[in-house]
Amino acid sequence: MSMLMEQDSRAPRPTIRDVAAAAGVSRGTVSRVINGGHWVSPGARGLVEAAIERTGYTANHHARSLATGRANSLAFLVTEPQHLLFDDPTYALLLRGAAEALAERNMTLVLLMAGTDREKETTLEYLRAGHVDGVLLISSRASDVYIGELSAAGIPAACSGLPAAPAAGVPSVSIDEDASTRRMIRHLRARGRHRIAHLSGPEDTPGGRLRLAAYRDEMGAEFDGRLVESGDFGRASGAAAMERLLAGGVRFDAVFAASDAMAAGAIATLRRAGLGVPDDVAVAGFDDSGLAESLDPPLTTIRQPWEAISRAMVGLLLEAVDGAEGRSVTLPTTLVQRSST
Amino acid sequence: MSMLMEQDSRAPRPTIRDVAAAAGVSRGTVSRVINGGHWVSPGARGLVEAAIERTGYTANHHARSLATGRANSLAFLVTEPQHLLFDDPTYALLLRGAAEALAERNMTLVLLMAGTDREKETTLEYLRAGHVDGVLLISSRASDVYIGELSAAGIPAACSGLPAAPAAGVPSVSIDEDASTRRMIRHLRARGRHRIAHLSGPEDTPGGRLRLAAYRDEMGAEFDGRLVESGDFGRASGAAAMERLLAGGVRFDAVFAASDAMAAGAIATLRRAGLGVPDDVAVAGFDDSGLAESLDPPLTTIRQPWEAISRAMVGLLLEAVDGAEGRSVTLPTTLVQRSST
DNA sequence: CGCCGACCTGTGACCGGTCACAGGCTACGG
DNA sequence: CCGTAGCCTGTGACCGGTCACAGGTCGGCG
Repeated sequence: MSMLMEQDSRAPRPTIRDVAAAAGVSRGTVSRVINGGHWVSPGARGLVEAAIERTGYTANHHARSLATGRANSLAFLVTEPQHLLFDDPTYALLLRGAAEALAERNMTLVLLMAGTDREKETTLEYLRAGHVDGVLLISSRASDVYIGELSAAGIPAACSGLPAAPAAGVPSVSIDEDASTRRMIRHLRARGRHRIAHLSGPEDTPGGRLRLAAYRDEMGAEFDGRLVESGDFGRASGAAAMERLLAGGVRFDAVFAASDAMAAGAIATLRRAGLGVPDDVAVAGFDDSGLAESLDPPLTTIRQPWEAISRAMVGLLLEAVDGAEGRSVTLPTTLVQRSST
Repeated sequence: MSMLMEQDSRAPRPTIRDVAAAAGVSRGTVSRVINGGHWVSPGARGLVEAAIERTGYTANHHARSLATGRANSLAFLVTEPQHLLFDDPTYALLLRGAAEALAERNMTLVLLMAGTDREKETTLEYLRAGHVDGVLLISSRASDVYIGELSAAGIPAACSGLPAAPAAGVPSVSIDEDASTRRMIRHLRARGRHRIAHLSGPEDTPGGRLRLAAYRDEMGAEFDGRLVESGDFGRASGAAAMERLLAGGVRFDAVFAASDAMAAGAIATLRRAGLGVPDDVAVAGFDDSGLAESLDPPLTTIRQPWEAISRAMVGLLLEAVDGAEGRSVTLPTTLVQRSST
């Protein structure tokens, strides 16, 4: 950690010219060593490396960015309304994964929040100014408008979840919604449940749309439209949906919620109604968002590979920044069984 | 939003020289207009402003930073272990406040996570490289080590909560722990509770130390050491602390937890033990972290002014960056009564 | 032996701003 | 009438890198 530096903390930082002088070579050679060291003789390389060590040189990001035209940073753009950000530890997980993936590449993450319309304008202004190389679009709901604006401005973007109107050439990372949903339904059946209700997410999100479609299809003859209520992925909406379900009076012995937060709300409502989980009603969620584990009872859910998702987003986005065609990736999930089913 | 730009999205961005040419003045004048417009004639200023509008000019951050030596960004450094970040919506709130405060100043937030030791080294390396103007230290627990390293490296920092060993000259923002705690105890008394237990936070955090001290003092003759159990602010630790309390067999009719998450764990344990909240035991939390509202029953708690805290941190840090002496600020809290007490 | 290509190195220009400095102009006071 | 102070403007140098290009050396091949 504390290796000897020749200058104290107040002295100006050494530049590439200082290193060149110390090593007895030219700036060009130092630059080459720093950037991979190709086409530089072993002797010179050794000299330069020693000089770097000795002077405590670190590159100046701004100078480099100015010269290369690369910002060496990506934006993490959150467009959800505020309350979902609190409900949902998901963002923290994505954020962490992305920050790590970038740190490994010596790039930085710039966090942007654009909930309101005014913020949206400021944000677009900022992005159009070229301060970052690309944008990680986090919310799949509002992202469509950004996708358009960004591609018009020529700024690469990557999104999580397939956008409602899949834009050509925009890289995206999604999970296998269909297989995940079917696996959960089958799991519930294997536990002896056949009257399975569904608390769905918003129609304008992939998680809402695709999970509902897969549920309906997998249920087949058992499907009963009266057992579907929709919400907004938030806890309160899950509680409300469950109330409607109970008020409907149609018998059910299991609930598959499109998010853990909705499942949490549903459990609270069930408990208030005097129904036991899982004895009377089995409850399953989706996300495995940290919330799942701490619920009472701990929630059976589909684990999303958050870390892998954010890493894939970063990877695809950087490919796009380098001019590659935008690919789309689908990642597998796992079913985590706890005691709510 | 979509005002006419003269160049399409692929053309190189206009520079200050383009603007100067378009306005028929020199670069210097354009620069002066951009930076406040002092000492420039109204005529020239109008010309420049029109030219900026017309060309769609936006300044290049990197070039500016290179010339001024200012990064125009702050780091948001999270040093907590991962699981607390999920338990605790607090970080999201602080993050948002800080991001907004910076956006207003046309600065950016760089997010850094340094949970592990390896990450810590990388992070310090990054900070020492001068990539940001200052550091917002988020965790008050582990921040002490960073405070030392940063001040040694001459990098301004601001912390939330008084550090365990208050470093001279480091700006900090804290809430009035003492008054907040006393107000909550008095609230519980006003509800007729006098056997008030306390689930405290870690000794090495201000929230742990100061709330316990204020609790003890305010309880006065009613204080009973057997009614204090400590945790780590996390939900699980609250549940465990409550179990120890119940096992202790000492009667109590209220619990003041040092965090909402711990209160949530405590409520779960109480419920499992067949005790009603608030009928048998009133439960109060601390933070008003979004979790509080959604608990069953909704939690009475102390609301921390997260937005104000993060804004104050940004403000103080920027003062310090400008060379001012580090001030400390204490912010007031409010008691939010819900149905758990 | 001359030429060519592979490898290595140094140099100057440039990225897009800021800033210090040198004037130029005007108005005012002595 | 000139000196000077206050305003306004333009110019050149500089921030710290990268990159294209121009050599230089050396071995191999025709």
